[in-house]
Amino acid sequence: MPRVGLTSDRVTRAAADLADEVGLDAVTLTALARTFDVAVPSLYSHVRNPADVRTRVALLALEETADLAADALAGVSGRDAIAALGGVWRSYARRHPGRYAATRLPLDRETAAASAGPRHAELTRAVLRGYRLDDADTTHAVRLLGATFHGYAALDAAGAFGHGTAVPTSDETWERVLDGLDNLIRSWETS
Amino acid sequence: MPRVGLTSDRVTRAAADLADEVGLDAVTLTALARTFDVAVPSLYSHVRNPADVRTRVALLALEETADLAADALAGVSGRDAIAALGGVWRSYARRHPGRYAATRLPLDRETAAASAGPRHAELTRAVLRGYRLDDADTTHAVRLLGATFHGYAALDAAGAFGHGTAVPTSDETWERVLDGLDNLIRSWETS
DNA sequence: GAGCCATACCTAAAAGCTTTAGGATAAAGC
DNA sequence: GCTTTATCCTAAAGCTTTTAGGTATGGCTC
Repeated sequence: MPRVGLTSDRVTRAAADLADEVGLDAVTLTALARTFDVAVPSLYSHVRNPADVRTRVALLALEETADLAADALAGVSGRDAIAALGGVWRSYARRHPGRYAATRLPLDRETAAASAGPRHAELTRAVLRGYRLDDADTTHAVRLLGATFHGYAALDAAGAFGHGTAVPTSDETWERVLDGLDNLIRSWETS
Repeated sequence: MPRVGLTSDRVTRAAADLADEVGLDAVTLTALARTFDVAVPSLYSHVRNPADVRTRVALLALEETADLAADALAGVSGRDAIAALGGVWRSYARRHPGRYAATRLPLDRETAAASAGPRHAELTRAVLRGYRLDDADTTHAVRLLGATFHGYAALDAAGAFGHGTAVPTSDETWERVLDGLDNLIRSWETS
């Protein structure tokens, strides 16, 4: 019986793809084993349990979004940078709903510290470098951007904006929100 | 053998309390049956399945928060109204993490329409009545407030703000965010 | 190339959650 | 007091998770 070549990495990737297709909650070890045509217990050599799988998907998604954000932020600043960073989250949440949902799971302290989370915080601080904010206001602004982007993606994903039928559209509101955030943060600038 | 007096309502309330204690994911029918000292299949007369339980908890939580919001908004306007509505969500998310998590679950279209969701939308519109916005901007603002409040509550719950050890504190940022939202929406006012 | 070792993957099995089927009895209505 | 309703039960099957222990594959040493 030939070996399939399972690794933690391949299992994680398969779990992420499966989550995007069928939803994060439907990613069972049974379903995962089926994609590799392998018996369920075989997975236990590579992941600890289903919670571990979800954590690994979260870490993968945080890495991917951090890479996307780093690319998107190259050479832009101010409102353009806010739009670029927000756009990364918004389009990622749409294209990879399962992976995105995983990024919303709480991670324990040391896992979070070893994740791409700190890199995200640094990238968000980079967005704000175009504004003249002191340290405290920079922190406030990092939190405001995080909250707004994630809140928006979550409401969008939940269909709260009407699945394209609402007036005005989600896209229109999105532009308005970006304008608003730009103005808001500019209003905090030291005079 | 005396009857316990199960009803959909009592099961839902027990599920909500259990969710606040042990987390929404840990609300299994088995655990729920244990709280009533009843056999698991007995629950099936009152709820359809575990997903139905979560939906019912979500509907309960939406009702509760709508009631709280209606109270909190009585007689206030402008920045005070934004603070009141945001405060309702923030404190509810802290005091009832399981119920709050349930409000974040996607509901199907007709369930959402029959929920307290529309009442929430109306309450948020009431907050904005203190500002002079046209219809489109009111809709944008409703979405902005929803996104910001829910994003903030989610990040707060996930410990992204450092569990009281961070500088500046979550409370300080919260006030700053309220100021910012007030300014932002005021900047949209028709001149 | 032969033999050895690590480990990838397996079968067996138990435990927990969900779900259906069908039955007994408590409570409500007349 | 009897009938009816539906509440709650036991029995049982199916699925997911998890542990224990075995087999054989593929790489490594010589």
